[in-house]
Amino acid sequence: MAKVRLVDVAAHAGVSKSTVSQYLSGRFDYMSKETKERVQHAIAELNYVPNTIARSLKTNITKTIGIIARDVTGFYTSRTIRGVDDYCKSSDYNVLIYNTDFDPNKEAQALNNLRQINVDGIIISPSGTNTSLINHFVEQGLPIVQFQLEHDGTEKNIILSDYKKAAFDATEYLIQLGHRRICFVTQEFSKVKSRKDRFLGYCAALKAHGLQFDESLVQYWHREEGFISSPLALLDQENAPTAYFTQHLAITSDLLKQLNQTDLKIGENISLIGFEDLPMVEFFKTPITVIKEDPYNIGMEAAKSLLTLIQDKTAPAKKLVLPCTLTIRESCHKVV
Amino acid sequence: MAKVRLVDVAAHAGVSKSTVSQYLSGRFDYMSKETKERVQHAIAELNYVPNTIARSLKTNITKTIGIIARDVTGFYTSRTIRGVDDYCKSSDYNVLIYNTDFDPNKEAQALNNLRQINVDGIIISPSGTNTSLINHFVEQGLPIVQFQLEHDGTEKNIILSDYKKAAFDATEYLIQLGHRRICFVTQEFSKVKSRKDRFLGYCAALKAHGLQFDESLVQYWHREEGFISSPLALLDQENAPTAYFTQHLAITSDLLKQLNQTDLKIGENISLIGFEDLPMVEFFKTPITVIKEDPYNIGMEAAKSLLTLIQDKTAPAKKLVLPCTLTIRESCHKVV
DNA sequence: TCGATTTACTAAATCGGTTTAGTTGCTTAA
DNA sequence: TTAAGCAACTAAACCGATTTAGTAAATCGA
Repeated sequence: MAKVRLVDVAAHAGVSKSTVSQYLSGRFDYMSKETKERVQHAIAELNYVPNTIARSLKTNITKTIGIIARDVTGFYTSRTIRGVDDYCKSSDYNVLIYNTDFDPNKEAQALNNLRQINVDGIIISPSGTNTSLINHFVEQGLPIVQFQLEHDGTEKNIILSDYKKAAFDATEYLIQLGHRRICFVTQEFSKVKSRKDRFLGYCAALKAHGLQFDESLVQYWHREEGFISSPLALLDQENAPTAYFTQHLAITSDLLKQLNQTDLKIGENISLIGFEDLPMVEFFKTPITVIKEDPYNIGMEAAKSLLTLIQDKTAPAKKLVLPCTLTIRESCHKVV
Repeated sequence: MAKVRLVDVAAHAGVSKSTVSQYLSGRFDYMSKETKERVQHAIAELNYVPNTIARSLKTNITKTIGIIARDVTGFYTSRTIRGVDDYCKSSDYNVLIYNTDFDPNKEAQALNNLRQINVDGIIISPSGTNTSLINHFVEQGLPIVQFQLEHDGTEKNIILSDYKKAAFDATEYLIQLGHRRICFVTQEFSKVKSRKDRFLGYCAALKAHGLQFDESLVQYWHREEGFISSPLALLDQENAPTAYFTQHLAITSDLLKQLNQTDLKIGENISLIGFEDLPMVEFFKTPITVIKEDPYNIGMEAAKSLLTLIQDKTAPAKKLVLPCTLTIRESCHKVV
C-alpha cells in the first residue's frame, strides 16, 4: 500500500493539486461548496495524511522548536520543559530537547544543530559563553527566548524570576527571626546578572535592617569542585553565622550532606534556607524552607513568548520577571 | 545574505550539483582529489550548511525519533529520556518528547503526530490501550521499541527490568529479617505483565520460605483515586502486617504520607520497602530501602535497540530484561 | 589496435507539497 | 454591445536536496 499523496487526492476528487492544497490550508475563499465536499471525501476515503516535510521545504516552517537546558533530569529543568511542551503542544508545535550539562561546547553544538534542522525557534537557559552565537542567530531572524540565567548583554527576550526580591525576602525573613550573621553561599557571580541580583537582594535586606555586610560571610561553591572552602569552618570562628542561605539546589544539597555529618540540628541550632524547591522535601528529616520559583510557568511563558515571536518576528524584545514565593518549612530557628 | 544552497556551492566550485551531493554523503569512490578539494573549499568559503528538510524529503529519513512517556517531570521518566537522548545525540539523532500523563488519548495523539512528521522511530512506555495502533504502525514498517510496561500481546521490541526477580529479592529480604506478614501494595495488575510479574515474585518468595499467601495482604492503589482502602487499616486487625512492599514511587510516597501521620516509626516498628528509587532519599527522616531500576540505562538500551532497528528493519524482535538492585537503607527493621 | 572497462563526472527526474500567475466562463454596469 | 469584474478553478514554477541513468575520456587486455 503506497503512501497516498496530494496528487492522489486531487485525482480521486477530480480537481487539481492546487485546489486540494487550498483546501488543506483552509483557504475556501473561492471554492464552491461542492468542490469542498468532494475534496473532503477524497481525503477521508483515501485516508490521506499530508507530508509535513514536503510542506516544510516550501514554507520553511517546521512547527518545531528546540529547548536547550542543563539536564532533563533536574527538578527545575524538567518542570520548565514540561511547561514549554504543554504550551507548544497546545499550539501544535513539537519540541526537541538538548541537554548541555552546562558545557559551552554542547551548548554551541545544540544551537548549531537546531539551526541546521530549521527549527522555528529556540528556548535556552544560556551558559553565558555563547552569547555571540545566540545574537548572531537572532540577527539572522531565528527567534530565541532565554530563561533562568541572565547575563550581561543587550536587550533580549528573556523570562526570569525576581531573584533580587526573592533574596531580599529570604534574608529579611531570617533577620526577623533574629539572625544577624547570615552566610550567603553562592557560585561565582560577577558575570551572571541572575546571581548578582540575588546578592544585591541579600545586601539590600541587610542594609534595610541596619546590618553590616561582612565579606567573610560570602562563601563560594563551584559546580565541579564543590565548596571552595567549607562553609562549616566559619562555625568555629568568632562571630559564627547562625544561618546559611544557599543559592542553588545543588548547593543546598551539598551543604545538607555536610551538616548531616555534624551534631548540629537544622532548625534548632543552625538555620538553612535555600533557593529552588526540593523534591520530596516533605519527607526530609527537617523540611527545608526555600524560595520557590515556578519553573513550569516559566516554561509556559517562555513558550508563549517564543511562539508570539515566531508569528511576528518584528515584535520588540520582551523581558518578563515572575515573582517567587517564600515557602516556610522547618529549617529556620529563632535566635534570641 | 540569502541562504547558500547546494547549487551555489556547485557553481562556486565549478562542478555539478551531483558532485557536491556525492561529496556531502562521503561517496568519494570516483572523485578526483582535486575536485574533492575544490568542493571542500567552496563549502568552507560560502559557509554552506545543507538543508536537512530537503534531504529528508528525498531520503525519507529525518534523523529524529520520538519518545512517548508519562511525564518528563518524573524521576524515572526524566532519567529514561536522558538515556535515550544521550544515545541518540551520539548517533546524530534528535529526540522529540511527548508527555501522556497516562492518558490513552494523548498517547494516541502522540503516536499519530509522530508518524505524520515522519520520525524514523518511536520509543514508548505504553499505557496498554493503544496496542493495536502501535502494532499497526509496526506493521507499516515504523520501528517502535517499548519500555517500562509490558502488556500481554505479541512478541515485540521491549526493554524491561527483571521485575519478578526484584520482587522476589525484596520479599526474601524482608522474610530474612523475620517478617511473616508482608503487605503487597499495588495497582490493579491483571492486564499488565510488568505488574503481575512483581506479584509473582512476591508469591514465589513466600512459597520458597514456606509462608502462606494471604489475599488480604494485597492492597490496591489507583492513580487517580489513591488507596482503595487504607493499607494502615490492616494494622488494627489481628495478624497485622509488619512490613509494606509498595510497587511504585507514587504509592510509596502516598503511604509515607499516611505513615507520617501516625506514631509508627518506620524502620523501628514498621517496615517499608519500595519499588523505584526516590530523589533526595538521603535526607529523609528515614531513608527508604528500595528496589532500584536503572532508568538511564533502560533509555540507553531502548535507543540502541531502536537505532539498530532503524538501520535494519528486518531485525528480529528483541526483548531485553535488565537486573534491578536491592538498595538497603534504613526503613526495614528486624522482627523477632 | 580496437572494443571493453573503468574513471570522473553530469543532466534530469524525483521527493510531495505551496504558491503565483493565469485561464475560463459568467455577471455586471455603462 | 462590450469591456470590466469576479468566481472558481488550474498550470507550472519552486523549495533544495538525492539519485539514476548516462556520457566522455582514459585505461586496459589480447
